[in-house]
Amino acid sequence: MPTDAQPTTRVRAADELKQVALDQFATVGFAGTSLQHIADHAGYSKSSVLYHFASKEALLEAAIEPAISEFEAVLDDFIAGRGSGRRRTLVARVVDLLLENRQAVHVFLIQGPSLAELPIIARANAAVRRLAEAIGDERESVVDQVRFGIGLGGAAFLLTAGRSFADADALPADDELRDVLHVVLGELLAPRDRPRPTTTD
Amino acid sequence: MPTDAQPTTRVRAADELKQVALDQFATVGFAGTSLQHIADHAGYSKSSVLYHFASKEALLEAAIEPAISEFEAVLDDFIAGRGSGRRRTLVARVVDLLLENRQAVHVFLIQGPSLAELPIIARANAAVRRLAEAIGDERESVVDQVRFGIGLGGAAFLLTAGRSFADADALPADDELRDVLHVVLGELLAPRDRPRPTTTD
DNA sequence: ACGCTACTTGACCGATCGGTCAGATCCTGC
DNA sequence: GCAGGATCTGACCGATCGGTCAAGTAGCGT
Repeated sequence: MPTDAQPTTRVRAADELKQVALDQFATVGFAGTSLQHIADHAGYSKSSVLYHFASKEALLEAAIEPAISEFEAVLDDFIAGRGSGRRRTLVARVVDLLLENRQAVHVFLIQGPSLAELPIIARANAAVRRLAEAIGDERESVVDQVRFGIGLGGAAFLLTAGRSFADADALPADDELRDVLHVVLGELLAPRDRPRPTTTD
Repeated sequence: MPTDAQPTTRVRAADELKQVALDQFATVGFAGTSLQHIADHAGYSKSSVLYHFASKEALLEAAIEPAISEFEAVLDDFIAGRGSGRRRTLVARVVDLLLENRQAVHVFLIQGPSLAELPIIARANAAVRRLAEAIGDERESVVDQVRFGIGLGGAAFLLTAGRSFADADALPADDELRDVLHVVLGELLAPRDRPRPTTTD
């Protein structure tokens, strides 16, 4: 695996294909995306796509696996961690992860349940469920679990499907979006028995 | 024009097909659902499905149109209305609409952007955009618009895709869910007096 | 009993699906 | 210049897609 500044042809083509595929999977869904579309959009033939990736599923896996690994890392840190800043740290890292992996998150969070038979999606679903349980364990109230579900799902919706409902010229920049998401998700997920934090980082 | 208590065969078959189709569209997506699957699952042949509905798109339209009309009615009342209880009323009606039309909402809110070329979906998308603008007009802060997006998208996520992430035996009953959603969405969407945290616009 | 309508179905259509395979073409080390 | 692997592609495969069509069946008014 070369770390060249000048990427080899193989790596470049595979990366292009992964990016195009991820865009398509996130916008029209995994089932709604054909290998032919991906190939056309990337400027290759369908055969080339299947040369670089053994199957459509393998292409999906290659496209979203990094985001899932990162998500699992965030989750493991949260579960293993302790201290008062845990929840705030989780929110910050999840927001960053959402912003940097919009398409992948859309695939495994929004389309996840309908693709559960794919191993990579099953792994992602297991991670999401683990996070839900970790939240549920430490705060048993249904209200809090709903807050978690709305926060996570709502943020994912906002950054993917929901974007198309906003005025194109009114879309906030990512930096602003990150700050705003910190505030709103902080309100949703922060422990309620304390006064709501009004200061941001 | 039968308003029979004993429904005609036509009405019953069409209703069965609509329900099965809606379930499938919501769980595996419109693109991922085939007429053959719908027919098999409903106990009819594919030809019968196409006898009752001229096309797959017509079946989708028949399945989700009532929910969209209801949503438009809620929206019109909100826009035309005034008074202090407006927002609270909106939240209550939207929650009821979500609970009673989970699958339809999932289709036109979550899958909406990817199906925008279908007239019925375009109509739904226009309604959602109208609601977003109505919210945005009266509360200019980006934070509030994000709160709206997270609330709406999050609730839709929670009731559809998100359900599969919860323990099956821990799923709250609809009554409890409605109360909880009132609380959480009320927190998110209700006007706040408190000073805004730092915004960058 | 008849005819009409509502309903259901299997056979069939062209298009497209994911995937295979046998070459072309290109690049690099020798 | 040549061998050999990497890359790319068109032709092709069986299956399935949405959709059409004609034939058949069931039920009801007359």
